[in-house]
This record gives sequence, structure tokens and C-alpha cells, in this order.
Amino acid sequence: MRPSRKSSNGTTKSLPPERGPLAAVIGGTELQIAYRMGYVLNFYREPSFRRIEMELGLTRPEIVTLIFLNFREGVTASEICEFSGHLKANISRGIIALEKKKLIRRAADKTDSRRQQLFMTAAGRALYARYIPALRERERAMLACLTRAERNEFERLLDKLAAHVPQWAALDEL
Amino acid sequence: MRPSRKSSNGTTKSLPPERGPLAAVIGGTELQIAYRMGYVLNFYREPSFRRIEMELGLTRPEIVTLIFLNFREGVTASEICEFSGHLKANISRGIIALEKKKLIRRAADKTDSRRQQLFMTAAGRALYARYIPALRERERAMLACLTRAERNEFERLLDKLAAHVPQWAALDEL
DNA sequence: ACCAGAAAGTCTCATATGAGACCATCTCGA
DNA sequence: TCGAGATGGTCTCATATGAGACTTTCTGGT
Repeated sequence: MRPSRKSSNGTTKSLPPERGPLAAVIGGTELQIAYRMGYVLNFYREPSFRRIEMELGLTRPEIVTLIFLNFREGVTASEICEFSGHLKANISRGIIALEKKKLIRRAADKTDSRRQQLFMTAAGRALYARYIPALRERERAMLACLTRAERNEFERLLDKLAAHVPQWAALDEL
Repeated sequence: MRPSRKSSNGTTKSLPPERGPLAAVIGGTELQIAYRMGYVLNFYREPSFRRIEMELGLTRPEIVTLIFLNFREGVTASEICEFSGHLKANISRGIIALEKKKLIRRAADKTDSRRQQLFMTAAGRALYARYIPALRERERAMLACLTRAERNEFERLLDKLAAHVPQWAALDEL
């Protein structure tokens, strides 16, 4: 499933008495922090992305490609891969599809003809503008329970974690 | 791609001068916090999970099912859905596959014959024991850059976020 | 200047996944 | 007690994805 609007907690009489509420399951796993990050993020991301997929007919790689392009025009497929966590085959497919739909435009990089820089078209920008507000709003809702100070601290810690990713991501092979 | 061991930063002379390092891209997106959570989590989770998928021949739903069962035996498919963020069709398939492999065992719930409680077999526990250490280790590596106090604070904030998920997850339909 | 190896991007193939229909069982109100 | 609707779980079908081969272009060492 995904964010189900129905939780099976509460009155379910068939459960053993020691079965607890949400809190007992959230983080019940060994991987306390990782699990919680996934839990929260799933509820944030999945519904929004699925919605975009269905309503606008975009795949996930296409969605994130537009997000990256909005941030910085001229990026290449590999850069999007690098920071989005999608496989290059999928980003490649997404880019091809986006170009076919006239949402982006490709230009060969003059100094390296293997690369192609990507640019949004007006249509691409317009489509982006249609789905980004919901994502923004949902992020806001997700963070609404934090105080201003907590939010800042959370962001600071995430920054720190993100900055250190390269130090352990290389443990890939281990 | 996924955590690529190669980053295209640094000496790439072909890039415009204002193109920055990692930090300039991470969080460059509008969705500052959500993006960073996804970024960090991807690098944590994807490589490990892919590894498990390939080496042990498990699908993601199967992996998380074992994780949940290790936490609490007797849970049902819906409960795993509820907290894992996987669709019930996939968890169902995973459970069927796990049973076929003798890694779990199913028992009809006596008070509600629609439900089936799930239990690990010895083989299931053994398999779980083979992959969980890497996940634990990787979580540790991910958090290694935080001080003890920061780590605690991060966990506290995540708890708070997780606890409040139900309050905004219902915004699904909006 | 050349060659071995890396990198960018595309393609193919098998598989995992999402959406939603479907069946059986349960719950709750009339 | 009955029937409508909810819920647990399975299934089917189309599609998105992961793995990895492949082509072309670039790089760095000799």
C-alpha cells in the first residue's frame, strides 16, 4: 500500500493485548533512524509523485529531471543521476520522453560531444509549475509539527548528513 | 544510477565556472528538506537493498517483511503494508514467495479468517541474520558524522515527524 | 601521437511494481 | 437476522525499473 487513510490500530480486538499503537511499530525496527526517515519520506513523497505520474503522465525520472532543470538549466543526464538516485538508463529514457513531449530541449556540449546540456522549454516550465506547489505544500505539512528552531536544527543536521554522504557512500562494495 | 563512486565535480573543465561542488546542488531544489532526506536516504538504502536483492534473491517486499517479522512475529500483511510503504499486492506476493522458500510460515487468525499471522522460520531468521548487519553498519556510517548529541536530537526530531505523519498523510486526496 | 581505459548516453531484456478488479470474510446498523 | 459496505488477501495486466551490454567520445600515460 502506501499512505493508507485507514489505520488498523485501535479497536481491532483480534490483536494480542500487548500490540501497541503506531508508536510501537514506528521505529520498532533495528534500524531506528533509517527506518524513520524512510517512513516519513514515503508518506511525503509517494502520494505526491503517484499523483503527478497519473495526472500528468510523467514518470519519476521525468519529474525529477524537470525539478533539477528548474534549479539549474544546462545540467546533463549524468549530473541528474548523480543527485537524484536514479539509474542512468532511466534518466536517459526520461530525457528522451521529455524531449519528445517538447518539455525540454537538448544541446550538445561543445567542449565534449558526449554530453548534452538540457534546457526547459516554456511548456516544461508550465508543467513544472503545475505540480510543484503540491509538493511544496506537502513538505510544509510534513514539517508543520516542528517549531521554527527545530526545523532549522533538522535542516542543519540534514545538511551535515548530506555533506558527508561521499565519505561512506563509497562503502558500496563492502 | 545510484550512489556512483565517481562524482563529476572538481576538475571537469568543461563546466561553466559558476558550477559548484556537491553542496551547491544538494538542496538546490526548492524542496530543501524533503530533497535532502531523499538524497541521504537513497545513498543509505539503495545500495544495500540492491545488494540483498541480488545476492540473496529477495525482492524489496520480501526484505522488509522479514525485517518486520523479526521485530514482531505474528503481524499480518496489512500491518506490514501500513508501516512499510509498500502496496498490498506486492507484500502479498512477497509473502507468498517467502512461504514458498520456507522462510516464513502463515497461520490463519482464528478470530478472523481473512487474516493470516506471519511467523519466521529458522531459515528465515538465518537469512535475516545474513543481511541485517550490513544495513546496521551502513546506518552507523551514515550517522557517523554527527556528534552524540546531534544524533539524539536528530532521532528526536524524526520521532516527532513520524508521530505526526497521520495528521497530514490524509491530505492525500488534496 | 597513440592506445587503454573511463565516461556519457542509449538500448535490450527480464523482472518488480502500481493500479485496480476480484473473492471471501467480517462488521454494523436496521 | 439480514444486507450493505468495509477489510484482508490474491490476481491480472500494463508499465517502469534494474542490470548490464554497447557505441561513441574523451582522457591520461607512455
